[in-house]
Amino acid sequence: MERSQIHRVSVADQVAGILRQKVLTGELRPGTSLQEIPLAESMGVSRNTMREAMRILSLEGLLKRNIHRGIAVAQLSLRDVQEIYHVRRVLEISAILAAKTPDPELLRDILDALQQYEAAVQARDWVSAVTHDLHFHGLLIRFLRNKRLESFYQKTIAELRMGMVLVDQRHDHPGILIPVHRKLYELLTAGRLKECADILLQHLEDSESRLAKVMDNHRLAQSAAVLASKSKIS
Amino acid sequence: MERSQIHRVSVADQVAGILRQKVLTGELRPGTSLQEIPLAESMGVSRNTMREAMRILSLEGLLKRNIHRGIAVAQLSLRDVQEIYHVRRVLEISAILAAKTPDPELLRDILDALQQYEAAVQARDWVSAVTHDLHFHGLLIRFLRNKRLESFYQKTIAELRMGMVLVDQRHDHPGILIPVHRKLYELLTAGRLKECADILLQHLEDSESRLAKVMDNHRLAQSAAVLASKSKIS
DNA sequence: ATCTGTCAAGTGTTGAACAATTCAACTGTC
DNA sequence: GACAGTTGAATTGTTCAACACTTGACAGAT
Repeated sequence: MERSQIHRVSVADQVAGILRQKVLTGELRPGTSLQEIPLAESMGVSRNTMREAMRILSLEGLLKRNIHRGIAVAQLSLRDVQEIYHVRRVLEISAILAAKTPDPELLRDILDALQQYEAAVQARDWVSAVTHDLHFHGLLIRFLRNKRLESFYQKTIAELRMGMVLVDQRHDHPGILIPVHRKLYELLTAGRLKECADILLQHLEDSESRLAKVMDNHRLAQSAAVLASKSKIS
Repeated sequence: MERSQIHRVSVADQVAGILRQKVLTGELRPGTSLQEIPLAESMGVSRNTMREAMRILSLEGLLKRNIHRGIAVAQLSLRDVQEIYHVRRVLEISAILAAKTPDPELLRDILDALQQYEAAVQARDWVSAVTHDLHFHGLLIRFLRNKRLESFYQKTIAELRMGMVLVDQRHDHPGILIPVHRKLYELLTAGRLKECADILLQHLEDSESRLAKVMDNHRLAQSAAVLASKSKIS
């Protein structure tokens, strides 16, 4: 009894979780190189345990390992963003089309996410808005009722989110997207799945091109800054 | 120059590769429990390195880790098989539909796989036939031109294959499936993608139900054997 | 027979050491 | 001054040995 509540987690897994949070929240920015000994000491664990944690995150794609050269927080390229949105299109649209007899509880969760998203936008809390936006989409995947597809999707979204903290959150106005999400929810509950999938496809394509543009601007600004600092040195 | 050829791999990765092979070929059967120290000694590496290798494989889903209770080769349930075939349907059909302007070289690779598959069947080499069958399907995924989807697919297929070595290879006659694959290839090169996807869907569903039936028989035989041995003891 | 305490075996974690590799600074030569 | 080669510090990869903690089985007590 109550066995489900007692779940032991190894220290390595906990460390991986903490590191994962730091990466996803942007506390550790893409490109940052992580050294084993200082990090292990700062978290009060041994070097081996830290290595296991880093191994986990590198297999998740959040860290990138270069043998004998160290581990760094992964950096998304434009190609990566394209791939990730491709994954989103394939999975989310499959999910929508699989929602013929949707679980009412799941529909309620989706509505909750939608409302929290709208509330966050009202409050001009963009970080929270992004969170609930991604949560909304993540819930859609549950229509597939497939743990493998769900965890792959979540892993992929984690990569995307890591890439998004790179850019300034205030660049964009997620409020524009409220009507689209509303529409998606309505079509979904009405069982008009094909139309819903079409709108979702359009939405994802818009979203991708917007992010790509922002990232490109950011990249240009970055390299300009590097050039400026270099010229200042010489 | 020639830097691409020189790829160093850590010992842990190599050990993981060897273990992976042993699992996929069935040398280590599902359910087998693996102990760190004996395994590490048998392969001439330290316990830590072996732990890293096992961590890799458990994150791939090939090993299952129970904290403080050891690691065992994962065992596929019928639910797992259903999930994996679901993944196959989603990805392979998306891939087919994405093959509007197929890369000629890829088409040739697919034809090669098909011919090797047919040759294996002619030679009554079922193991090789399964290999080339899965290779054929794996090549289809390349139409997606998406590394994340490809590696996820390969990881999933690896799980499936592990489940398939469980059952007796001689139960089935893969030769029956030659015409279907031939047809898939023809429709694909003809650009009749929708029809191709339909046949593929049918093929995957047939394949799934066949495997499910075989696994169920196997499961019954297993539990019967267990019962028999128990009654012999008592 | 059920329960409880003990114990061995195995995993989780630590810390220290050594080997291998990279990178940058330093040499000397041209 | 430019360049190739050398040296050495820093970091990662790997090994080893020890201890803590958990589990499962066994034996003895009830």
